[in-house]
Amino acid sequence: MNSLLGELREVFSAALESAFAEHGRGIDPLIKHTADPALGDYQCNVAMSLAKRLGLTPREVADRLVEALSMLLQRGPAPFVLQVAGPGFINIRLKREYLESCLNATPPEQPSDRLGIATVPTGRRQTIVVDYSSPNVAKPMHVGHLRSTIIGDCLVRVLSFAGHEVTRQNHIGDWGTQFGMIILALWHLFALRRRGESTETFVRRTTELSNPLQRAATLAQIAAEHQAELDRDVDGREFYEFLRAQRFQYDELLPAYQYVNAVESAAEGSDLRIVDPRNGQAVPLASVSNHVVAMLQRGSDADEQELFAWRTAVQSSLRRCTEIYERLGVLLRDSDVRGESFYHDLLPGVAEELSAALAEPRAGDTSAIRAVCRVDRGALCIFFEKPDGTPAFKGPQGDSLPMIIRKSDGAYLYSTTDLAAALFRIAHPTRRPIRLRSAALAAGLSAKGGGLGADRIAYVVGAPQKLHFEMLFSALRALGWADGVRLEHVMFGSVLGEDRKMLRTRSGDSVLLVDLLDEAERRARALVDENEPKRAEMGLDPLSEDHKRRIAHAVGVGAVKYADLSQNRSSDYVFSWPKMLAMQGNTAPYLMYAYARLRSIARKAGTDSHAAVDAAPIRLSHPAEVALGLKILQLPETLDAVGESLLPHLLCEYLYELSARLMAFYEHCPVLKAENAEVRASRERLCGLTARALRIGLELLGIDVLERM
RNA sequence: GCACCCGUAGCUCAGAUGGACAGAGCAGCGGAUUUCUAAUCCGCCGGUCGCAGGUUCGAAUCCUGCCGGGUGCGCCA
Repeated sequence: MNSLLGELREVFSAALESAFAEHGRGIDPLIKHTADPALGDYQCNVAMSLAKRLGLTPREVADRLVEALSMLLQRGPAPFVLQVAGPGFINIRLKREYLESCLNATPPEQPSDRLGIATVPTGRRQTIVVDYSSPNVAKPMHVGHLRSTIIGDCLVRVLSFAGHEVTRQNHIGDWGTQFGMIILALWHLFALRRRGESTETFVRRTTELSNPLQRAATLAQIAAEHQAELDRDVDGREFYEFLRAQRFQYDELLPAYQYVNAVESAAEGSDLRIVDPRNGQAVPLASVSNHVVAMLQRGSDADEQELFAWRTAVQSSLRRCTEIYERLGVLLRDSDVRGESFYHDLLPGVAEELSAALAEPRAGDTSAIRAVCRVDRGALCIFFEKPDGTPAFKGPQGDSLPMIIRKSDGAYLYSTTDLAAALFRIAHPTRRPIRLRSAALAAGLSAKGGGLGADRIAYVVGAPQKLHFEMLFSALRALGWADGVRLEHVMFGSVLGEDRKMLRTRSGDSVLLVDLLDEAERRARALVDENEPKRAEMGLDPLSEDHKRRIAHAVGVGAVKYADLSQNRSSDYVFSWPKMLAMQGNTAPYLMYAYARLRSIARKAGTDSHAAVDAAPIRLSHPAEVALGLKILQLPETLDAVGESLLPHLLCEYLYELSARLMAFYEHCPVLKAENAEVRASRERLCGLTARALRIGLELLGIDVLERM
């Protein structure tokens, strides 16, 4: 099955060139869907835009184009009927016979069916990196991670289906400040256990710290206790044993983490200190986690237990993420994880490279924004300016806003990590060698295999980070690393509650993904049970308990995913259970139901006649059949558009329209009770093609289809 | 203050790169059930496309200025 739109574009482009020679060469024929089906299926709007340049009226341009088309197509039967209308529109109506022949040409169903949709030609095949999900391993996944995970996964599926080489990258937050906190949390958990107390202590103290009257006393007690516990295990051996034996649950880590958070923010401004027994260094209570990070980043042998604690925390945290991924049915695997820590050793090299390469504007740099790297207020910064010399990014005082590469205390930030990650993704030892001035960076890169060689990178990250990505992309272009690479920030809005504020639980915490999925399945199950009497009334087979569970899972998860994907991603979206689980309208259950109905017909028609059905010629005798057949044939162009724009909702819209046309067909065109065997066979095959289009589309959205519901 | 995103029917949203009278769903009203799964379908009602200018043969879409909502803005990620 080829893209109808793609073929029309080709034919019209050829006609433009033959009608207007060089004036028509390389011009987009501007073919679109026609708003009003009474006018045609597609329309070509190029005549109006070309008229002035050619010194002709739009009607004349259109007439000559139509003439050129008929010359080009005179050898075979014309696939469409053309009509010039209005100021110079060329209306295109595809002939019924043509639609029939396209539908009849689709190959029979196969495993991993694709309705004969071709992959991109080898020459246009790209290596595409999709960076998505990227949870912070210090915290459990919450709704904030939902959109990135779902949207990114859909894009991965669509781009892979198109035939591109897609590499998933789960850029988890496994390094930096909060990691000091999580290690500290583990340590507190260890100390707590040693004292024989429960995590209730954490909760109690967190509460006490929020009370101004109790704060000082509690803090002093915590500091003293902390010091005593630390001195009891100077070499950290006991702590190490605790970790190695995995004597803790991930769920206990959360209250401990919140406790550490509370202690550090409460200790802000106090002069309480903890003395590190290993080196006698006095560390403010408010920045113990920073101290841990500093030791971790230094990576000396003495800090072995911290490193081990870090690995343990990452592992147990990732296990939770993997459980969620499996439940969501997303493609992410542990092998896709390449977190911040992966790039850690490249960071000094990145700083060195930037200092050398961007010391002054690059000669012959044609980038829209120039970048200069220099030290400012002790921090290594990249400053950006427009060609006229004014700052490209401004801070609150109107001064130039830099991207900070290295803090004045020598620590690196996520910008640095993102630059390193981009280099790793773009570079490739043979396909895209990048000349680096820093020997350290070059060595570090080649130690990691030399890079992924991406032609396109999609960062599926929330809209609030837009400024960051603008800076990042500007820096990459200024460095010349991004030459020939398409960089895209696939941004999306926040998930809001019914009150139009960030979705939160009643107690004000962000909603955990586990709880959200539980609720989705619970509600979907309620729908299944509600529907049971009606199924019985209709004489359908009763569903087994196991089957009901599967339906609830597929519908619940599908509804959550679809609600997210069906909306234009750049705007915020309001989370509503009733809406996403509704049967009418643009929802997952509606589409899944349409598929289940088709499967029911197929079962009744007798599955043994599959081969016969696939061979039967399709005749589109009723308008509803024509409309449905056309929509089926528009799947390829829809997938092209999604791959190009990275907008999954275009696919949702397509599937909804396909289902709506199916329902119309269903009303007017009996299949099993068709007037004769030929019509019946034709309709059975049309139904089969619709089911396949629906299943392919839903699977590309990451939604499972059900044979019965 | 500056930058970005958003503003379309009572509600939730489509309308990518400008195209013909602006489309869905929900809610409201009225119909269809001896059913190929009614978890469905059909009809009606409902819009100064935030406002004002401008560009264009043509603007919800592009430009400028306002109004309203959100987000971001040097050493967090």
